[in-house]
Amino acid sequence: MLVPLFLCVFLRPQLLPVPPLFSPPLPLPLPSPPPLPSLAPPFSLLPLSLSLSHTHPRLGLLSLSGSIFSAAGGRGLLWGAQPVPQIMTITDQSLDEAQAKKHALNCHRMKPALFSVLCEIKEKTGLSIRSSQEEEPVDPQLMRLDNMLLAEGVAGPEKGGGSAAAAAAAAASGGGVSPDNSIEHSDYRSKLAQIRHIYHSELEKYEQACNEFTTHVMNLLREQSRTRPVAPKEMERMVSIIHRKFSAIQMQLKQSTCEAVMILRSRFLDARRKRRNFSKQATEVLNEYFYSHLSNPYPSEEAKEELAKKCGITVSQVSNWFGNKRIRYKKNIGKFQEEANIYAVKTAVSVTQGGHSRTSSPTPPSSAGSGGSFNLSGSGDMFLGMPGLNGDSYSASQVESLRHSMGPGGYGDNLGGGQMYSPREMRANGGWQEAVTPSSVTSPTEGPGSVHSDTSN
DNA sequence: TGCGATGATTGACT
DNA sequence: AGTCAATCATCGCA
Repeated sequence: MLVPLFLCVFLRPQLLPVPPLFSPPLPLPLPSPPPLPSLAPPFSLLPLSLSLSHTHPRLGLLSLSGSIFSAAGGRGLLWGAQPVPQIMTITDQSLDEAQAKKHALNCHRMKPALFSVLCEIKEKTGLSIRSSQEEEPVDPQLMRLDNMLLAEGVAGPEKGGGSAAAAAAAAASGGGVSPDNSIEHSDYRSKLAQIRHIYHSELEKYEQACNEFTTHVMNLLREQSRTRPVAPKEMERMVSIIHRKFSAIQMQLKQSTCEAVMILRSRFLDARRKRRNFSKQATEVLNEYFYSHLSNPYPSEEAKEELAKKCGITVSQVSNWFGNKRIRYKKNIGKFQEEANIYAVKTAVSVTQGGHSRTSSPTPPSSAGSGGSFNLSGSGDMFLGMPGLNGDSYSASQVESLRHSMGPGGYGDNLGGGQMYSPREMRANGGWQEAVTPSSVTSPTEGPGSVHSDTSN
């Protein structure tokens, strides 16, 4: 009969009917609880009572134990079945009384008996505690966040203010030659560095708070182990619970940081936002190639590289340009006819001016897959690789007549005639021709003397 | 400010 | 992997 009474007293120390025997309250070997970072949203997860530790060290002690109850899922791990009641009503006096009662209990002659009983009970319930404790797998979302922060140069070792991100910035901008790129990237870097700084300082605060809180709880448990059996495993479990709580908070920080980086990225690095029209010269070069290879406007890899170099853009930008151009030309041939004429004349003139030394060249620069070098300053392959029926090159007068007789896309079909196409290009060429050469499309030399190299064979 | 032009992206296709 | 077609988002001009 005695034991239940003691148990009751033990579980609810504040109900202890024994009057205080010792006046000075037990000095607690606890450090003054640390101030917590002022991070409202994440810390809203923490038990409210935690904040009390700011103002009253000893109240803080109690409040922390209350926190542990909630951290342990309200199972009353430390004190039994019930958490400490609402602490807001605890006064200095009642606290002192409680401490005194506790001390009295510690010195009670029946304490060893009680302790052994508690040990027995614990022995019996130990299994259920153990079984309820499952190792949680690593949160995949946390892993994703960590990876992203690492990739963005926010987490991990300092790399010159996020050089990885700067590289990403350069890649995202397509390696263009925009003069303000470097300025914008430095702006991006500085903003990223800011985020990085905030992230690390907050993370540090969290970790510090976590460590201090853990120390606090460990001290509390050690203090309690004087009056009840506290197994090392229990302590470990408590620590892991605390760490889980704090890592949940950290995850929120990481999530917010990721969002901030994403916003920054989209603000600074989204290629669509940073779109700049190519220079007039670059567009001219591309158009020149396009219209001089109208029969097969599919530049080889080498040609693309050459074009990219000439235009000061990337190969993928060249590919984009040709992709867009093909589609838009096909969609509205009429609209591009004038443009085609202009470039045809340009090209033709440059051919005649450039002499005929290369007119006999059988390898058009654009003959994709042929490996031939691409020469833009020349006339493209349209004239170079296309002797007249009699084997002569085009004369200036022929060019002039070409200018007048040019149909939509017509000359290109002809001019590209002598090219050798790879199978893929054959397919592409077929598709392209089908689409861009309606019945009305004629070659510039259409008629009696027309050259239809594409199809004549 | 509206609108056409244009460079980039995306998903489907071969 | 390259291309097409649709679409997005920005640019540049009237």
